[in-house]
Amino acid sequence: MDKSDILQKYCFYAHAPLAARQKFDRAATQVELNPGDFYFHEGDACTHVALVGNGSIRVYKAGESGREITLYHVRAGETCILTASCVLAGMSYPAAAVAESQTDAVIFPAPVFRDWVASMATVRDFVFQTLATRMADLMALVEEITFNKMDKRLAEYLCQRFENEGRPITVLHVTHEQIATELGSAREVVSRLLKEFERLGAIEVARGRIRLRNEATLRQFL
Amino acid sequence: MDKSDILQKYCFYAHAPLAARQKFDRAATQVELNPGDFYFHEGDACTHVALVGNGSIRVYKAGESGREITLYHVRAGETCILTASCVLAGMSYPAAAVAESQTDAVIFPAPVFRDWVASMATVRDFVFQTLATRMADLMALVEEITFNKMDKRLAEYLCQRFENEGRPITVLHVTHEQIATELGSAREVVSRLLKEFERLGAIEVARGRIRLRNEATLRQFL
DNA sequence: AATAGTCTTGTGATTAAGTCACAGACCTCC
DNA sequence: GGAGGTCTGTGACTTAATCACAAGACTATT
Repeated sequence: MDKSDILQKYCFYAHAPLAARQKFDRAATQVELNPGDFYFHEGDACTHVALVGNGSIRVYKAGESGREITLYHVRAGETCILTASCVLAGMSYPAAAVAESQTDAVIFPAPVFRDWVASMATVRDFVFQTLATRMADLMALVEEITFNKMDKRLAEYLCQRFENEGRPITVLHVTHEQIATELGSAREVVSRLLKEFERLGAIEVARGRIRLRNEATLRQFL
Repeated sequence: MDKSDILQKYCFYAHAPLAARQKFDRAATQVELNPGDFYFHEGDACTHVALVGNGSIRVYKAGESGREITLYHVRAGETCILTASCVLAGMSYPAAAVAESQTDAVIFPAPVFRDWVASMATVRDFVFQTLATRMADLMALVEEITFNKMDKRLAEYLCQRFENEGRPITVLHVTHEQIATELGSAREVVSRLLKEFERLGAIEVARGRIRLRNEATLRQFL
């Protein structure tokens, strides 16, 4: 996957006149991340903006106890808007980001990006759109953490994963630990709840694998 | 407090040439909110952007159980960036906002504001600055909720309130209930912790009032 | 195929938080 | 000085997080 393949996924690029597209191409640097590679650490200065073309990046906060919570994922066609907002406000990253899978992306230097936001309405709209969405997502996350019980949150997570963005699947390859870091909980808590779901016949758990048995039962927790 | 007094608190206005200032003045509508007045409800469509000149607005999420959690406060010289981000992205409010005290503000119609963000670098920078800050605040909030215990969070809250933005005070007028909605906890939990702090000699609690007795003791929880 | 070593899951005990159901205490306003 | 509202206190119970291990499952190696 090369630079323009990646950029092609972004409307402000795809619909831009040729001259503008060439400008983007020239400024873009392609990067490739392997699973586990950090895209940035908390507190890093912000020098680039990234557009993801492929794969997935997990943006998260880590507590001193070793627990973590995922804030959101950046997937194909999305910007890590955190980088954008930091670039535009000149602040350092308030969270960390690691690649979850093999990821292709392009990055732009901060000044170039700032310039485009100033001069191109399409880029600006794209940025505002994503910023507002992430902001709303974060608020929803706060709400979720504060008011919902773990069983409900876990069931929600599982349903979403089984749904797989419209292409339903019945088996997840994920460990209890991974789920815990996703939800900001502890592994033991997740294990016990999964066991409970299994007891009710909703799922079937095995090492590193969860199979959906009865979606309706699972949905009763929502 | 009239329109230009309020606008004067914003750098993009204060440093603007006369012609631009007059343009702002013409587009601005002054609004006044009494304590308890809603500025907007969750789900409301977003038609205006507000700049606060005086007083304070609380932006919060409410759970079905009746519990609430404050996301942030908008005080003098700040924008309710949520309105701005919603205006710019064309979405509805993901939270609710209510005046905590007598509040003076000016509002601009969405299209006018969008236009300014497009045409004036100063306004745009201001918006990005605030958006990025709020975003970082929200992430910090998620971290706080997820990893910190209530006693620490409560102590933090109290210290901040006693500090009073540089002008320290020793008495707070606040109910346990209000603190609970601020922290997203339950009143009973706050009451018990306050009692514990009192037992240790850090504070003295009375109906609707908390007096600081020994800051060092309180700070041991941080 | 036995072994060692890591990764993953299970379990019990303890503490922290949230929930529920009341009981008083305090305050304000007739 | 009652009446009614607003605050706070308390006990019992449930849910989560934490801690300390035990045990199972998979991998690589010999």
